[in-house]
Amino acid sequence: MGKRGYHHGNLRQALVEAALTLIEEKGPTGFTLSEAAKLAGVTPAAVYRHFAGREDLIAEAARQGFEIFADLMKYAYDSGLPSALAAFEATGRAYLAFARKHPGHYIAMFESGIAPNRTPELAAATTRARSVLEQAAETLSEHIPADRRPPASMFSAHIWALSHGVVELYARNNIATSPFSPEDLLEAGIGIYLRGLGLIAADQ
Amino acid sequence: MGKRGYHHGNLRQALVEAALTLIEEKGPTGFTLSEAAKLAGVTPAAVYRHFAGREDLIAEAARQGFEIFADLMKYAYDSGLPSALAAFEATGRAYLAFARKHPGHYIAMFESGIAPNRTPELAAATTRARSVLEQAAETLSEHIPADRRPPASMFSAHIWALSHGVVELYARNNIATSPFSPEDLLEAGIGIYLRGLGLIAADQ
DNA sequence: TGTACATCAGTGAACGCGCGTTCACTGATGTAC
DNA sequence: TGTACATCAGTGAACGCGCGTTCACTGATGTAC
Repeated sequence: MGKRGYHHGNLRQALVEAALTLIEEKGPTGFTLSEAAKLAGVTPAAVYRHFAGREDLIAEAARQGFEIFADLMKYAYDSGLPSALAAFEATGRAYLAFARKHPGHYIAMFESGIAPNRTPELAAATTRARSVLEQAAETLSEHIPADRRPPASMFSAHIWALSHGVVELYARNNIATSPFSPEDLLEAGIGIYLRGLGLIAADQ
Repeated sequence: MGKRGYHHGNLRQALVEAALTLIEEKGPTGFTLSEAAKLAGVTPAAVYRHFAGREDLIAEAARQGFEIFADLMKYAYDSGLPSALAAFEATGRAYLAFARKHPGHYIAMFESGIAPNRTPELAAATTRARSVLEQAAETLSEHIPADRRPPASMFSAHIWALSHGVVELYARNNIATSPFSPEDLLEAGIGIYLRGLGLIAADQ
């Protein structure tokens, strides 16, 4: 950061970061290719040396988001093991923390309207993120009483959906307000859900 | 519909419906005031007789969505009573049905980025929708064993978040794919959650 | 029933703007000899 | 170490476009008398 001659040095990444900043400030709609270029200190035309166009720049921002996301989820989950409750509550907290700390990435990933298969790289990153979550659910499956054990992919979907719903409805300036913080809301929700699965009883 | 002289007759509503159609087709980003006017068979300038601008037109579409939504939720819930499971599963199904049948409304309500208090009318409609859901949760609260009874506003928030998350992640072309239909996913999720609350055991 | 007039919904032309994208170019970098 | 040259990242001017919004206007409607 700093020296700038004719060549930028790392324009590609600078553009991604400019895009993230703009998305955070104005939402996916407010972001424009030209403004991102300006913010990176470069002519709009220069963007085309690194991206096919506006959409592909957003796709790259989303891809990086999914990579960070997958790493965080994996780490959070592992750090709560071997307790099912602790592992999943840590994952839930990490989910909200990710949405808060990386709002630009979160928006690019989930609210920008770009298709998850917009680029092969993005598709690979979303797949990896999903499989981290499913892996976690798989591991826990063993602790669930056999008669009430749903497929792992189903209950990872439940946790993901609940987390995403809490972020969208309660952690933005959005729709629903609640006397509870998003964190409390999600933690309580996951707790009730796990109890419904019979996981907590078996666990502690 | 049909006769059109110099005066349209019901332009305001025609514009709302044009907006919904465009939003369904192209998302909230793709919708433009000019195109909505064209679709309604009218000059862009005519829009300003009925709305303060582009954003207020979307706000009105969202408002109508919340009214329909509140009615549907209330009806679905009532029709499942007195069984807690039946009532909440009916509500979940109705939620997904609403998102499917009224995608334009759903997008305007939850994905358009307009603030819920953009207009007083919209704010009133969102409040009403929220209180319908909370009312439902309140009624059910009585059936929950006292030692594990969370505030009604909390568990209505859980159900709402789970439903919304399922719609966003699984019922659009989105992010996560699952071997299960959104309907099955949501129904199973609600079932597990209610069991965790002790509602199902007390109920059947 | 007829006429004058107020009201107001919609027209159409115009505006300034910033967008995404293209193009021929030029300046900087790095490599072969 | 020096020079020639290929590579390629970024420039800057230009484009066509459609957007949201404004304005003075006109045509239709409805009401008072």
